[in-house]
Amino acid sequence: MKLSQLVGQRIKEAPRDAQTASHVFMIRGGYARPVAAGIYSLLPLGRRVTAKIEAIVRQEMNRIDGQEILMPVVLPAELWEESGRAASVGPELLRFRDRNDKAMVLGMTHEEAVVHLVRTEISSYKQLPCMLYQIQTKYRDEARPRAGLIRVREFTMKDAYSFHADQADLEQYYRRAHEAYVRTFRRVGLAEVLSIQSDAGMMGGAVSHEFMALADCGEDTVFVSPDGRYQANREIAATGLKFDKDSPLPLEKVATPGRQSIEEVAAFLGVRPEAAGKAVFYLDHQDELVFAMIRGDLEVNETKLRNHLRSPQLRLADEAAIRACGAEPGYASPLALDRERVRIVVDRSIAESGNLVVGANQPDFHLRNFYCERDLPTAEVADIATARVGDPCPLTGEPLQERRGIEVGNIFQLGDKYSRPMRCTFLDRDGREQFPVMGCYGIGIGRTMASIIEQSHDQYGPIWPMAVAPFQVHICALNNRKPEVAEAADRLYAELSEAGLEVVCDDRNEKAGFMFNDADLIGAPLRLVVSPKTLAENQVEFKTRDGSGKAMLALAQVVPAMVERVREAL
RNA sequence: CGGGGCGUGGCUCAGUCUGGCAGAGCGCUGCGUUCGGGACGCAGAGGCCGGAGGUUCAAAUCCUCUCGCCCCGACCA
Repeated sequence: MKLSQLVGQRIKEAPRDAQTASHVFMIRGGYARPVAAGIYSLLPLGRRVTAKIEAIVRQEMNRIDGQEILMPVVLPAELWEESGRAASVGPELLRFRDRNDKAMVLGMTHEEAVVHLVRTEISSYKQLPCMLYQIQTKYRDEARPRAGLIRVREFTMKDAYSFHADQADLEQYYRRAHEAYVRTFRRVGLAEVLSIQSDAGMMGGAVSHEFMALADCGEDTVFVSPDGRYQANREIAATGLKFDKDSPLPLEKVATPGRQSIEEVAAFLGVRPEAAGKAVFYLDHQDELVFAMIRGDLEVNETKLRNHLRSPQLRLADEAAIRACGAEPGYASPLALDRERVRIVVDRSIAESGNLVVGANQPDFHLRNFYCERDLPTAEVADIATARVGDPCPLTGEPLQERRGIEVGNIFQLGDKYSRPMRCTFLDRDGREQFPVMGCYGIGIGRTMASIIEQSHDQYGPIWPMAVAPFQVHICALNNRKPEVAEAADRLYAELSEAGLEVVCDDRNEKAGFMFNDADLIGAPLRLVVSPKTLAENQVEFKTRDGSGKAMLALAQVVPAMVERVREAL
């Protein structure tokens, strides 16, 4: 490619709204241009990078026996009615009607579409397992797109779906998929990707992992132990907190006039917040009242609680709902509740602590020495606590650290969450009708590109890994007006291209600094400078983008040297 | 969806308070000088000041309503 002909201006000043490194450089370098909030066009540079990422993803999917397909972006809403997600997914699913007034949606993920496909194509256990994948546009009507290509409304995603005769087969395949993901992210040059256990969210299913590219601008918070053995999303991170349990003391009612909050009550009674129990009331998706209790210094983790209750939605209960079960807002006690009307879940911190201060179910009074085992033996016990930085790691006991990450991929064991309601079946060896067990596996292509920049850049621009660089070699022809320079650069360009390398040649008549800055923004790993000075010695200057190497090369050595460099790096 | 901010040439912004010729830098075109980390001179092109109403002799500027975009939060395979 001659740089003079490349569409996509490099620009000196980034738009004001570009905050993160990847956003700034994708705009400044001419990789992508905004069309609307969270909707971008990719320019040739950006497309070259994503095409390389896609090629790697494709190879790795094929390697685990994936078969590439392509499903439509526009889908009939009735498929989503069948699966039940039309009701459970919110406004991020873009719904509209076609000219015949038929309800349609824009696919934000393709479980329904693939099950619809498979239920007519797969009918026997002999056809299982199978995995289908596509690299396709998705649309999610995000409430708040941000950070350039990291959080967008329209995006390209590799999504894969596997079908198995039983759970054991899924689990075995899931491990292969996990390995393929690790290889994929390593190959595209993401140095720091964690695979962490995560909450399955709207996808449903039991086991899932998120692949997090560590980056300070990431929107997800990850807890890791110092040795890296424990890694979990904040939504589900556990802690190894130990609790004290003295021998039980008799319950005692004490006056706490006007004190409602944990801090006020603890201060008034001269104890630490850890010695108190905190009560929180929720209403689940069916408006059933839930009483959650946790040690005073901890916070309820609603994701954990939601999963424990198997309720897709939770919201804080209002005062009327709280009174309905006989509790006194602000002074609620786990004792004397109407157990017919409220479900009680206590955190481990309550069950395993003793002699706590709790509400007395009466204004201006609390109880001392609440002892869960004695006073509330029938309570459900669960881990519903939000992990905090510095809490002991559940595996190692060392203090947990907090990192920020970009979710570049995820994998889920779905089970029959889609195959069952959509009546996708096969006949097993005994001629019995069965629902295939499914897994699904996603990788955000644009997000991966952005994450690579976040992890690999300097103040001047991206430092692309060879595997995904838009060009491998960048030639700067300094003082290009001199015929000997233009000729030498042209010849190098032709020879390197002929040797199979991807080369961009800056053939413009620009100042050196101007050309170098553009080269930094394009970020090709290898750079050659041709100038009257170097040609006088029959040489060109060679330099790597990452600063690791610099040398003068004789003209005759350039092609073999570059071929060798590229081969080594791939 | 709540809170905050911003819409003036392709990009960054000034001008808005206090109404009176639409401006600067970068980028773009031409000519000349320069030529190893974003050079300089001269001459140009490019704008319904987000949109619609209103007030006024006169509106980028004041008023009303809208639309778009960004940031924080809520939400989020």
